[in-house]
Amino acid sequence: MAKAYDPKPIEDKWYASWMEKGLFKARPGGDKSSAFSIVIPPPNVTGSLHMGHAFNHTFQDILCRYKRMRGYNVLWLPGTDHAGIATQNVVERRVAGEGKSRHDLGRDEFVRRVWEWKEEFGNRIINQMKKLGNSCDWDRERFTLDEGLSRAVRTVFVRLYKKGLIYKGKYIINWCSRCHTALSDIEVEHEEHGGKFYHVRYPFVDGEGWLIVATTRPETIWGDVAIAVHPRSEKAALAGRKVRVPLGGREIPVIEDIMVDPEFGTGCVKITPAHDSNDFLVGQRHSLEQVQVIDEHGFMNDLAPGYEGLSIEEARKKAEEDLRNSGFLEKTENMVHSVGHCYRCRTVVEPYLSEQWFVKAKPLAEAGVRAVEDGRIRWAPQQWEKVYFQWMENIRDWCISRQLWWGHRIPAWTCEDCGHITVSENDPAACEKCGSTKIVQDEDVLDTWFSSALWPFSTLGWPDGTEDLDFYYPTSLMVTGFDIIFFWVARMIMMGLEFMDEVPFRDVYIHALIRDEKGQKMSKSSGNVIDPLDMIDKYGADALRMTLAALTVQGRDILLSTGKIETYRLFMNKIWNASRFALMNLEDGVRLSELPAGSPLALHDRWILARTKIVYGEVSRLLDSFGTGEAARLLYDFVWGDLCDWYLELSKPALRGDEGPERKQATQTVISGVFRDVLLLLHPFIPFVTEELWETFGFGGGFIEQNAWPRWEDRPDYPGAAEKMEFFQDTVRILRNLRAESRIAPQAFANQAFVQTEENSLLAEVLRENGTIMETLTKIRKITLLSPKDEKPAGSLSSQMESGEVSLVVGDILDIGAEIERLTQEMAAIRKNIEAGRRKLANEDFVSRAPAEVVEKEKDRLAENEARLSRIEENLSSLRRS
RNA sequence: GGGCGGAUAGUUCAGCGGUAGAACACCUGCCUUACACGCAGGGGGUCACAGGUUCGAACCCUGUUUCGCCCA
Repeated sequence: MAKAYDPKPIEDKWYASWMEKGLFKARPGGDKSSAFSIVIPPPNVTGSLHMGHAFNHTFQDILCRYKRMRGYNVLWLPGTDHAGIATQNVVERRVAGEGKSRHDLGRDEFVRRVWEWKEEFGNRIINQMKKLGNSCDWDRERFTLDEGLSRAVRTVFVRLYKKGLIYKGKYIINWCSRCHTALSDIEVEHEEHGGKFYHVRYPFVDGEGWLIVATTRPETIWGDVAIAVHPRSEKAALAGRKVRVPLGGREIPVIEDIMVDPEFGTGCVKITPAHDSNDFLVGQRHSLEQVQVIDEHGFMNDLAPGYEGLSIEEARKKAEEDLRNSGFLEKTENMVHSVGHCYRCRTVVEPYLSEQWFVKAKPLAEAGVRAVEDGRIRWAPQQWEKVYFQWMENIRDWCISRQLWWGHRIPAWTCEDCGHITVSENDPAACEKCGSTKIVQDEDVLDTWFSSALWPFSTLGWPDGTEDLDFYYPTSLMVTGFDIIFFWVARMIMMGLEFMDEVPFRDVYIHALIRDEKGQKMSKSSGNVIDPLDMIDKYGADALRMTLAALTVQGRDILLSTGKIETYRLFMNKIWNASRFALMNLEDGVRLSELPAGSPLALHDRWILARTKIVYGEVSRLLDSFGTGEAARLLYDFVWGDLCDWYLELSKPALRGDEGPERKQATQTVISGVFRDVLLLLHPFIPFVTEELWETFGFGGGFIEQNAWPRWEDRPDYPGAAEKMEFFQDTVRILRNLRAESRIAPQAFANQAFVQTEENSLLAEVLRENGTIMETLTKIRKITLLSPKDEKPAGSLSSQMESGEVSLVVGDILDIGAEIERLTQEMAAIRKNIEAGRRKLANEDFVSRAPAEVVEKEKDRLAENEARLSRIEENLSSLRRS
């Protein structure tokens, strides 16, 4: 076995082996209550694994592996989504490299090229998931454009359309002129931008003077069709009059509408229904014309004479100049306002009037709200359900058509003869109304998120009835970040309820975001990305997984740095070396047999066995409630602290044979059992190194995951072991501290030490039973137990512990002055505690109202401290005498 | 404007009603045959501020300050 842990030769080997043996293959069957299923939130097929994925997947993998060991029938279904805009952008850039546009290629050829790209590069993220160790059932890998999933999309579209929940209409939507497509509301990200507020004069047609309108977008003045004022403001008097648009000179009315905030700006709002979503609604209420002056590419059209072909920025500049030159510009002021950007390309999004398809979301959302209200779906942490409710209760219709070529083409055919729209699951040959064969399919495709909304059931075979669907739906859990609650979780819930008549998952676990060590979001542009693949390469997947697991805290973002990964990389080395030590000392091979009755167990043996049982209970409880972070931290402390720092050190004399053959064998048995347990406990977190060690130990039973999580509840408790061990550890620590204080060289043996305590105390018992090993651990030749009445030898340093006094004999080298100083300081601290205790116990209210055990504890503590104080005082006076 | 979350050791964070914890960093020693990727010992905190509830508050409540997200 290598002296240091190296993940390189281990990880790929084991993953290949797991795959070969079909370890993660789900086999539906048996009792449905034993099913545990997760569909992976499908990452974007163009993407590569980033730290957010790594975190998300580690969480799911820990739970899946744990559940398998607990005997669940586990399915973790992987896959990717086709990411319409992102993928199309990637391939368009490649085509542009050949000096062509997608239009040069034509739709069919372009789509063929995208598939080609997908075949070549789409597996990248899948392979990266495997590097991380994801225990997915890869035979069930799905892609949102698969044949089956596409059929699901069509079925859903048709049913919703027939139900009146999908409609087509001309509305104002968010338009990205770069991606050249409509976006839904949540695909627009708002950012505060500095801009100008232009105060513009609109002269009255029927008299002198003008009113003033403030706008941030003077170029849209060309599209103005009215000026609105609030009906209950002083400006209401203007209603009914007419003003002249300062660009173009059209006459428009002043109207009343409650949308106007009379406190904001000038109290007069220009209404441009074709270029602002609020204005659009006002326009509808007042049956106003929709004058569109900006085209789909973001350029001014011929309804703005003299501006044709100008970009929005150019038009804004020219409008400002023109207004100023013609005296219509009252003034400009700087202001900050929120501007929408495309979430894929950051281009400023334009409100744009166009014909699009929408999902009528309200009825679907109502069912989704009820499912959470009545507990069919639980959110963890629960506070996120508020965010969900808020969004669902104010839901707006979902624009689902995208002016792209890559995606599910909308299954709607318009008849050129009668204009009727035929919506059908199968491509129709003729118009369903007039029978004409002159029908044309809609050019648009559906929003990618439309297909991801079906993911929890489309991936299991729906619309067909399948065994997978019967057995694994509803899935058990959805794990995702809060940034995706609306994109995925809410829509999956709506679609699941509508089409399966059942929630898509029982639990939703929302985790935090990974940030860099300064708390900044990781992004390519800020150059602070920590690439999980680099980290796996450098530290191993286990180290990365353990880091991500251990840093998980509910409700707090995770600040990641390579330093933190290094820390957990060291933990891998620790486990490795601890195992190496164990293996070196199990030369007779492994002893898996139960501990023979009557085996001579030392205190530390009973203690580590009791601790292991407790750890099993805690880790199980935590993982059952998604507490991967706490479980990982607990295991870290248990392995490094309890097992390595204490147990293994204490086992050495017995393993050397110092305590006789029976003790040696008993210790070997305990060690092999504890390591078996530790590997099982750690396996969900760090599968590779534990698998390797499992094999090296030769624990058998196939792969580690094929071994059941033990029935720890049935194991003995070893009552009292924990308490005694604590006395033992305290005494050791005090003796080591006294050694350090008196500057005894670490390798030198001290001659003797005394522990004074009542003969019947627990401490005395611990000493009597474990004196020898304590001598070994502290490098003291003789530790003698004395009663408090016994005379203590001169020339010793002493320190107080809970139920006694510990003295280290140092003889002549004792620095009396320093010792007096040390004791005086200790005394001051104890006095403070005594005062606090007395004050507490003198308080009638405390004694009468606090629980009896708390009062009792306080009394004990006080007595303890008083005894300590008097012992120190004695020590001091004897020192002063000498 | 509405909502949510954070503020605890130099740093990153646990703890969430009964005498403040870890990791990293720091200081002192040690290559003690599992591990120097290590071991032992140590210093370091009016738990943001102000009120309140309670016998008792880092923890519960109210307000303030401040940082960060989300929605409008």
